[in-house]
Amino acid sequence: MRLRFAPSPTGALHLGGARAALYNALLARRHGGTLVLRIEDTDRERSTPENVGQILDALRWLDISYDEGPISQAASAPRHAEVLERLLADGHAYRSNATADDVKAFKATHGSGHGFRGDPEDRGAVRLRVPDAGETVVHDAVRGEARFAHVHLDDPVIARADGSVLYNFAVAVDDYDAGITHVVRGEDHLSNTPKQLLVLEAMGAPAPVYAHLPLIHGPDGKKLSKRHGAASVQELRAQGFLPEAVVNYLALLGAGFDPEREVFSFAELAERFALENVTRNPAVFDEQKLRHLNGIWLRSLPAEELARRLEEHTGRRGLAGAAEISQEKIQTLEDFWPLAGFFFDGPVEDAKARAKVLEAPGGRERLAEARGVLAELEPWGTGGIESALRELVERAGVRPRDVFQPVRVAIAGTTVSPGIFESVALLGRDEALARIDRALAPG
RNA sequence: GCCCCCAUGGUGUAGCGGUAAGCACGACGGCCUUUCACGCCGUUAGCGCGAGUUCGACUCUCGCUGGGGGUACCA
Repeated sequence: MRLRFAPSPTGALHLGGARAALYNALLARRHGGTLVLRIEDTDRERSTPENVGQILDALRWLDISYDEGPISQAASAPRHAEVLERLLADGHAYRSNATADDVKAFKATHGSGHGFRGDPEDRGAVRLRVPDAGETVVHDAVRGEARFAHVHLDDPVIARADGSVLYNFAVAVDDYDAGITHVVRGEDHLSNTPKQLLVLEAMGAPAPVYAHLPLIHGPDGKKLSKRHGAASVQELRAQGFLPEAVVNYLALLGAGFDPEREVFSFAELAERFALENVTRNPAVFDEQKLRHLNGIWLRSLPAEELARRLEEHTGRRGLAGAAEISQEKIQTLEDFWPLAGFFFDGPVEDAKARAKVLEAPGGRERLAEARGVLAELEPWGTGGIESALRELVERAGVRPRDVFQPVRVAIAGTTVSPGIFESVALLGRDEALARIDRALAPG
């Protein structure tokens, strides 16, 4: 089994493309196949080294590895010319200067039931000759048969007048040359498949197994795009999602794996993946669900590993302690700084929190008392801090929150933070007392 | 316009002729609790419509409607 994945080199690895890559990788892993990565670069404008680099980087981040490639489509130009000549010579293709308008005019006079058929000319673009009768059937591993009657197909242009080839031609030739046996890609390619099949047939080449995956839509039902905020793997990464969660989510989005579970590693997904289980419905990208899964993966990370990823994500160092006590409170890497940034950057300015907690009746008194016990505490530690503060609660005859919240606001500036005992302990006695003093200071 | 694909709660899915239509996310309510989370409990909401086929349709067929994709000398 030889599979191939050919992302559009636009720079962003779209979620749909990422899922196609993932499914190809799962299949390759499951069946011991080979995954070939090809770069669609007949369009030189898009396939800049930067764009290709970004795609490769996103794939690497997802931990999707390929066995061969990336192979440049443009690199096989001589071979394309050779096949073109042969098709021209044996009458499977012909040259024509017909334009898109000519095709429209043809349809207008012949009716919609007739695909465009041009008259051979000495020069011009190369069109593939579609048989007048019959149909081309796409046998699709996920959706069955899709039949395309030839009378509805226009003779497709397979090469420009300047000799450069077009996608539908290049992809068919390249897949054949690369010995590709399975083509798993997005549904947007389904309608183009008969053209590719016709090229293969004209070449006398066998057809690979096709599988077209449903598209991924935005919340508005439209095709997912930048407008939706997170249309690419790179954006998800920037938003603090874990690659494990993205892989898990993308896999789940298009196929049922096990009704009893929903959290799967790449290896577990590979064990269960089957094209037959891929759904035919287009799916709507649901960031909420992704966040949910991300939270699960995030919490399953060893503390040191989470710290490492947070440091990489934020570009800050020394996050281990804060990471550990924040782990069960954050869903994405991005959630970390708003919650625990105060450890490093000082208390945030939150006038509302101050007013509500510190200026409330008894707020300052409790804080002052807490300062007193913390100053005396020996030794300094989470357990000791907890007993001391709880003892204070007891003594003052107030609710736990009446003591804890003022302390929280004093050290963090806000009413939300990791556990208060852990936070105070992590901050250290000097810094904790300093912050409390600052909060207590008038004005 | 023409061609192709798709259709289970707001979202993702399970279901493959007989079910009280299951699970998950979300939302809502509650418990837990030092905040926020986590965890736990409960509630909410679904088979697009119309004909068939059948003793019996979410499940099969056809039509309609709706959504999506394609229709480039783009990929």
